[in-house]
Amino acid sequence: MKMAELSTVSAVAVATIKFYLRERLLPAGERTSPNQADYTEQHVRRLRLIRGLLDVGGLSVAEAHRVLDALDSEQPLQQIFGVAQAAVSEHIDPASVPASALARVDSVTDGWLVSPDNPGRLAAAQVIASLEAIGHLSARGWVERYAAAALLIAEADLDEIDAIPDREGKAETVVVGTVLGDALFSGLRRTAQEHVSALRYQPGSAAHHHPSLAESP
Amino acid sequence: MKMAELSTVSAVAVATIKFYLRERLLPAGERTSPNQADYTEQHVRRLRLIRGLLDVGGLSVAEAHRVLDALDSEQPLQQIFGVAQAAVSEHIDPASVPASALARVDSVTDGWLVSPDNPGRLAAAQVIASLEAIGHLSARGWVERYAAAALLIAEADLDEIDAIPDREGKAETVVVGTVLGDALFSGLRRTAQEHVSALRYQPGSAAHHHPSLAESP
DNA sequence: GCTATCGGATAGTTACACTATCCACATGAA
DNA sequence: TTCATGTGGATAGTGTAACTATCCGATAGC
Repeated sequence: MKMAELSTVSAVAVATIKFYLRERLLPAGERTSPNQADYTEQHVRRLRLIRGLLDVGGLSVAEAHRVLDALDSEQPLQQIFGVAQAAVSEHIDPASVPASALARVDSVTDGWLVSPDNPGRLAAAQVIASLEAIGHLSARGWVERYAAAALLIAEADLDEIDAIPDREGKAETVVVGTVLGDALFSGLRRTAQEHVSALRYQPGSAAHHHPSLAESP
Repeated sequence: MKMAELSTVSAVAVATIKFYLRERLLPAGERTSPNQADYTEQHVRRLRLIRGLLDVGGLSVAEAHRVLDALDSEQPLQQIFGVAQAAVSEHIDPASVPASALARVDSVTDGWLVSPDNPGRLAAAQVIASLEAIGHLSARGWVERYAAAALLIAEADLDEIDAIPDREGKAETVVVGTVLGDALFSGLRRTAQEHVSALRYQPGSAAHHHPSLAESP
């Protein structure tokens, strides 16, 4: 297929596809003449993956590039995990994170097999530090319950990866799960917040959501 | 205190503070003369909150403005919850979300008291749609386990809010918890992923993390 | 032959979050 | 009392990121 078709089938503007080619997010098509190229179904798939990483996962083009490079390489799964994690985490200067916040994270994840420079550990500590600065660091087990839920999610993620037979599928699941999993959980969390909040503050409400019926707010 | 002191004590540049004043994120100081003003400890607190929302929570200035406006108003808690949720969710055109993805979200959250236009519901459906397009939508209960964990987190969030006595404190907890909670969970999730992954693929590893000891990667 | 489309290169646009400069006036130590 | 330093407010400039538009000479297919 030529670029015009790739553009219509993927709903991405031609100029944008050219931009992705330039940035090496999308591999070049097979040249059929000095100024013609042929694109395949693989390009359509890759384009969808790119849009997922950028639009839904919120990655920058540079981060998506790193993640896709790892995916294309023959690296072991653990390495790909690391790259995907680094991509979704902003780079935090370890020196900028107060030791007290790191200590809090470490106490909450006591017994976990985690290297000290895990990007999530630093990110969590930065949040703790910010909560502390604003005076909203809970002493009632809020953070501990977050850690317990994070453990459940990590088990689900690893089970999902284990269930995939081929290495390439595993690798893509690692990337997609890591990047889009955050967004999925955030959405479900907000949904659950409304539910729990309705249960507690409007008990006995008949506002049950029935998706099969047309409703208005 | 004057602006120079506000700047040093909060580690925010004077020009940036002026920018926040201009954008009405930070209330003006009390004028003591035509071109002098006095700032208080409240301004320091607010500045820390702003930096938390922008840097750690990843809000834009416009979103932070909306959230802070809600916080300053006398709105009921439920409304503030809604504003905070809308701020962390990108605005999704409901028409752009495939019905099949929405149906999947609704089936996973079956029995939950949620209005159809909950921003989290749309956001979750968008992720599902993206997973579907890439061909990575799990049929093995991955999404269901995310929903179960989200419910646990929502319970923790509401317990936390319930534990705060005053209305103003509750409101700030709602905002801070909603915005920074996502970031905290993401960080802990990545930490848990490394832990579970190490448990499964390097069983018996002696690489236990002991935060009290100096370690190198 | 002729016109639409192609790839590739280059330059322009938009949005955002600051950041810098100017100005007339105020403050406070020398 | 002087005067360097600091002030609020207005305005304009900067840097980055992600596109988007235009131009070009070269096919493609009728």
